[in-house]
Amino acid sequence: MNKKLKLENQLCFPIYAASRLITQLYAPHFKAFDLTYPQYLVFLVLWEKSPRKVTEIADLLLLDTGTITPLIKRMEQKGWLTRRRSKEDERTVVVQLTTEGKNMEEKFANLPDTLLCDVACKKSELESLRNQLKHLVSEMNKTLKGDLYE
Amino acid sequence: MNKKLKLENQLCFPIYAASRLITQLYAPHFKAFDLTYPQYLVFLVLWEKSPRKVTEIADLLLLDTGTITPLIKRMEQKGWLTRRRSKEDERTVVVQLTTEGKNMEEKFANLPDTLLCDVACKKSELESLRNQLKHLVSEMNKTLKGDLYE
DNA sequence: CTTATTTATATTGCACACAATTTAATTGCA
DNA sequence: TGCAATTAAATTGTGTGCAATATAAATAAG
Repeated sequence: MNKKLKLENQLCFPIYAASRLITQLYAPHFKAFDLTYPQYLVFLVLWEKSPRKVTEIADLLLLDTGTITPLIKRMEQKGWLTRRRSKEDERTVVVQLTTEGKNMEEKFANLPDTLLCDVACKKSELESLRNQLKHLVSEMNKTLKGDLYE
Repeated sequence: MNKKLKLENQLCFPIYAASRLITQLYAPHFKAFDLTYPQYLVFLVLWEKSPRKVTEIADLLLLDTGTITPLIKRMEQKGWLTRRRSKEDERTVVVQLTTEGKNMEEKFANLPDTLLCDVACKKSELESLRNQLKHLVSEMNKTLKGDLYE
């Protein structure tokens, strides 16, 4: 048995597991609103700036249109945002928060703190973790985008 | 705009993004075998030990039966493993690698190294990252399992 | 000014991922 | 022993996630 192929020694698995567990930790806080974690991410970028083009959202979240298009449509159905074709460029779709969508922000204002209390980790450790992961994400993203031109 | 709700300041997002990017980095190596990343994880735990019960695999990978049951059935269809009810306990299903399944291991022996070369990160940094993430996963898992008894 | 290329989004199909429920087997306990 | 509670898988339904393809609008090239 190859040592490097043991689950224990993989970097990929803790990342994969952490990602899913985070979603599960968020879930109970979202349930009452019928909100999902990826939809919450869309809210995060729209609370920062609205309106935004679909491509902008997809680029920020590193998501495919096959994921983002139906996801945003579901959020539209719930009355959180509107979608309309741009007048200047009929190809682009502009996404804008409704008042209800904007009002959702306050309900999640202290969610990050609430969740952090659940995990027994030092704040400084989590911050360092975040920065290392950001670097890793940026490297992987470069590799993947780079493949397009090879 | 709440600072803590900015995408930039989230820990959850780099983890979520890293997880998906890793899957995308693996994909081209799996394509020729019609293998997926979650199926590869099942292989990892079965290469370590086979046979194993379905619950054992689910526990190691922190996956639900709703995910693992159809996933393992697909791997069975490809001839990589067999599924059979246990004689001692008719409730449990025992999963065992076939010869073909065992032979798959050698094809991925140097995959971890190959992928690490793609990301410009120090090895020691990645190792520290892995350990921090393992701790985080363990904490989150405790929190989630703990919820069951509250 | 036309046609080829590029860009933005949508669609299709398949594989997760998980909550909730169901079914069947085993265990625990009165 | 007899039956309630527990356990192991499977099933159902919804929402991603992404490759591959399609469509339509804008831009570039000749």
